[in-house]
Amino acid sequence: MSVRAEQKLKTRRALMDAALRQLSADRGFGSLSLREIAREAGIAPTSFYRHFTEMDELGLALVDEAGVALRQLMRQARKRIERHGGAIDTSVETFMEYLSDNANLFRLLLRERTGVSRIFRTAVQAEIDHFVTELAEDLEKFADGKQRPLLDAHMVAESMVVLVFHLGAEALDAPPRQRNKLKEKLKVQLRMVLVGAQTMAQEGYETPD
Amino acid sequence: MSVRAEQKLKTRRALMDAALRQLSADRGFGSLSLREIAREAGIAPTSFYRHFTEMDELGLALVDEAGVALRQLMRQARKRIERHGGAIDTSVETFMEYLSDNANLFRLLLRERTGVSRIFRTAVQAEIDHFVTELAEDLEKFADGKQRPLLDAHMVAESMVVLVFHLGAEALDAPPRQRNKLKEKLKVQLRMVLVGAQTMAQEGYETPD
DNA sequence: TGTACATCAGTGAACGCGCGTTCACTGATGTAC
DNA sequence: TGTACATCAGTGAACGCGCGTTCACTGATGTAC
Repeated sequence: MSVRAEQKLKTRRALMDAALRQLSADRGFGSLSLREIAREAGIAPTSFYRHFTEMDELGLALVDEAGVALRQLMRQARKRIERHGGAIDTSVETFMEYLSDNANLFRLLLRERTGVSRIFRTAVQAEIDHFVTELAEDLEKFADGKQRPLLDAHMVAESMVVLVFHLGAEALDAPPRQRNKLKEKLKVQLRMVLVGAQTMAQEGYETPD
Repeated sequence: MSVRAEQKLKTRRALMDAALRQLSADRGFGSLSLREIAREAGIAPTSFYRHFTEMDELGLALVDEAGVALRQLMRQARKRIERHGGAIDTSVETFMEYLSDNANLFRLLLRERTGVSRIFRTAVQAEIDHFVTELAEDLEKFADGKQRPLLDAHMVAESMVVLVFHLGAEALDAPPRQRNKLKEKLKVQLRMVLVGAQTMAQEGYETPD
């Protein structure tokens, strides 16, 4: 890659990092200004346009990164479960690690999922839908393996992801010493959903349609 | 009440209504400007200060109203359940009615729950915590009445509220003809949580602590 | 390898805009006597 | 009931500010020969 192209990538990266750095419990993406990000990245405001046509484009690039991280998370969780079992506990542990390591990326995802910009909501929803679908597949396999049928794996996966993401948001704002409590709460909540779906399948409940 | 005081209340109301009117899928409270709200309410920007010291104060007044509506909702749901039973189905039906009738008030609650302003998050969380606690009490009574013990009613209530609010957000953005589907989905999800908590209580699972 | 030209990331000045907030005011409503 | 004064919701002009965006530019890097 040419020197020029390398430098350009570096600046682009600096812009994305600057934006991420500014995200916090009290700053949403929508409150960041182009000038602020450029300042923070050490370039002139006008140079921003060499990399993105507008702030939203930068935001979508970040959502994309968050999606990549989500998929990494899932792969790692699977690997660990294969080796040590304990599907729910292991998944929750892995999730919380990922959360701590990518706090601001996750903040973006959580915020923009119900945020103000349609484009962002759609992009985030796409990442989450993908996550839900993969989780549903895992749940199916798990049910077959354990011979414990499950009512509507996709719906179970949806509930779980809602609970996981909600708790993730709580954990991000909570002091670290409370995170363990939250983690344990999440494990019980997920188990409730799973056990409920198993019991209902066993009792022959029909999903309405 | 004096003519003057009445007129003042009317203007205050006009400001709050103007703010509510501007809220939508694409406009969060944070994107509203004082000048815009004043314009929309038909007064000079400077008059705004006769009623609120800043926009946040107006926002908190709206959160308060949303809280009142939540408590009304709960009372109505209880009344209906007493008469017709079907706790989950009736609650969901009542919730969806309330949601349609107070769309923008609910939007505010949903948005600001994970929003950018700490003050708002705290205020909304207080309303929701109150809601959760009341629901937990109802679940206890219900469990006693039906002789079906429940694992950790408060945690069950939390899960349910998370699912209900998440689905509420989805429903607000969805075309009305999809709302029925969402409603049915929510009913199944809540039932999963409930059945799971019952099964786990029955099987003697212990909440970690 | 050297030269002449093209590309293009980054720049700094300038613009118009809507914003929140201050200030001294007006005039209708309220109150004291 | 009438009068004189106080209150205070609403006003319009003015302010300084940070914003996004445009423009013509510079000078290092890249390319063709």
